[in-house]
This record gives sequence, structure tokens and C-alpha cells, in this order.
Amino acid sequence: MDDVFQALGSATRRRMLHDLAGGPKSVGQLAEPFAMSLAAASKHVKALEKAGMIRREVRGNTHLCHLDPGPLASAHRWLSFYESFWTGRLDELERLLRAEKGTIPASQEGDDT
Amino acid sequence: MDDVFQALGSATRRRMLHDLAGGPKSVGQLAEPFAMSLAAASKHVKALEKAGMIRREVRGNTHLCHLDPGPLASAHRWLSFYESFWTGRLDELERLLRAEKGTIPASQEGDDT
DNA sequence: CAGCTATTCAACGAATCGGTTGACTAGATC
DNA sequence: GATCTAGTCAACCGATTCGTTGAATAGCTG
Repeated sequence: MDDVFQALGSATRRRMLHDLAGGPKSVGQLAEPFAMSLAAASKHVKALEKAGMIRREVRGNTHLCHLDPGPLASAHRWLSFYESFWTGRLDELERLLRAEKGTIPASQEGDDT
Repeated sequence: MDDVFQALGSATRRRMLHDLAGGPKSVGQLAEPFAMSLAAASKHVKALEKAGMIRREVRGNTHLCHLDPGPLASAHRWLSFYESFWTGRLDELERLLRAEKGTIPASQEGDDT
């Protein structure tokens, strides 16, 4: 989860993810919108890969990057815990907090599912 | 958005948020679960505050911290853009991507709503 | 006022980040 | 085989992060 949120904490990488939503792209294609060296962009790709949000398919000369939405889904679920908070459903929040005392749900504890 | 995801990229701060979901807490109370100095914890609180996820109410001697779910909601909405991706609703994704060509929705571009 | 409590601030150090450049590897192309 | 292209790797640099400690501030308490 650390890696995921950390990866998302950069506009550059968020933009890359967004571009990837339109379909697989090579590292070079991902780098194109940015005024930085290919090496720098390559590092960003690696950060996304480390966070599990990118799968790499080495296709001959070029590395094709695919979006893997799994970690995004995890992050989304993590945030959903607080949803009742911003929708004003405080009763629901209380239920969640009470339920947790017994269960220790994965998305709020120290694991990285 | 950078600040928000960056703040979330630390298990320590995520734990603090989670504790805050149970109600307002002082800096000292937030620091208690951790084996770190109060000064260190104070910095984490400041990071959360900078990201807008904490409001501080200086009540005499102690600083009472309240959860502000706004930025969490924003992050959640940002991730929702990809929801169709992990739910397998690729048709919906395509609709989103197509729609965006005209609109440029705030949650996926360079602003920080 | 003296002293305890809660918290911040400033300075420091080690580690990490985000970028650069130059060298390298491997696949395509002539 | 020479060379162009795609990408990584390693070294380096400046800025930031995460922790520390010691001192400062401000509110309570005797």
C-alpha cells in the first residue's frame, strides 16, 4: 500500500497511468509528454511497476506497458473505509469501527493485499 | 492531489487517519501507538494537515485534530476513474476516455480540487 | 512564581527522490 | 557488419523525507 500511494503521489506518474488507461504504451510513448530524459521516465515506470500498477511485456526492442488496475482497486477500497465520513453517514462509520474491533479487516491494517 | 497521495504513502500517517476516524485526538494521542519522538509524530500530523486531511483545533494546552474527509473523497473520486478497469467494464472506460476529450474533467488533470 | 505538560521549532544526519549524463545492451535496419 | 533505436544501468547532484536531540513556547497547577 505504501508503494501504491507513494507512486500515486507524483503528477508525472498519475499522468502515465492515465495515458495507460487508453491502452498499452511503450516506455518511450509514456515519456513523450514530459520534458525529461528517457532515463528519468524509465525510473517513473519502474516505480509504477514496483507498486504493481504496470505489467511489462518485452516485445522485441520495446517494452510494452500494460495497466494493472489491481493496486488501484486496493487503494480505492482502502479509501472507501472513510466513505461514510464524507457522505455524512456517520452511523455507517460507527458500524465499521465497531465491526473492526473483532475482524481487523485487511484493507486497514498492515498487510498489502 | 500530490500532497494527499504523498501523505497517504506512509503507514504511520494512514494509521493516524484511521485513529482519527474514531473521533478527534490530540497530537500526543495520535503519537502514542508509535515508537517515535513526539516531534516526529508532530511532523506527520503537519503533513496530514498540509494535505488538508486534518483540521486542528487549539484547545488550550493541547491541539485537537479532526479528520477532514474532503481530500480522501477527492482521492477516492480520482481512483474511481479507473473503476471500470478493474470491474471489467471496459465499455464504460471507453466512454469515459471519449467523454474526456471534450471536457477535461478536473479529477484527472492538473488541478487540485 | 516554580514546575509540569503539550507541542512546536531548529539543526542535524542518513536515506530516498527526481533529475541529469555517459556508457552499455539488445533488437531492428541497411 | 555498421548503425540506428529503445531502453536500462551506474554515478552523480541537489532537494526532500524521516528520524533524532535540545531548546523554546504556552497553558495548566501547585
